[in-house]
Amino acid sequence: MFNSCNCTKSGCLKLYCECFSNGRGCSDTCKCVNCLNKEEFKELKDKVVQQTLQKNPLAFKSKYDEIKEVGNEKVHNRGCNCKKTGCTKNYCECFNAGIPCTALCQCSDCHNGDKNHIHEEEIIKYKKKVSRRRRKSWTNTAEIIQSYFHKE
DNA sequence: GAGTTTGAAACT
DNA sequence: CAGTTTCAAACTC
Repeated sequence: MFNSCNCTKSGCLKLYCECFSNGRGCSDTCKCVNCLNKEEFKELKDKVVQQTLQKNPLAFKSKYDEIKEVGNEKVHNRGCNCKKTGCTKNYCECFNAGIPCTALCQCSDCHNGDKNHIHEEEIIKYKKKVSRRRRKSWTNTAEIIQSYFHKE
């Protein structure tokens, strides 16, 4: 069961695109516009994938990996930041995945309960492993795409 | 289906 | 780092 996307502005080369985010190319079930997430643009895609990985080495790994260190619990490995929904709607990645929020989350008024189910110290320890790398001077994705089409 | 809301991802 | 913008999905009507 593959989900498809409806991207219009990202060229399907940003993590906004579910296909790209899942490490897949877009298919004919997608309704995306100006899609660059296809085999014919593989060269470009590889560059963007590499840049995306530089920013976040876990970008294409499951966000819902089991964390062995905290007892085989499924955990959203980055946590959500919901402010308005109390983590009770599918806008919340944790709720959407059927996973309780944890201490990794920065959500307010969370109703996606059980933050204490997993020991907070254990989660915090894990957080260091999943936190983003320090930003250096990344080339913007837009610039990578641009230079691909203006290569000289 | 069109318009709104939401928060991840991108960016500054 | 915090704040802001962009984006496509979730949602509402």
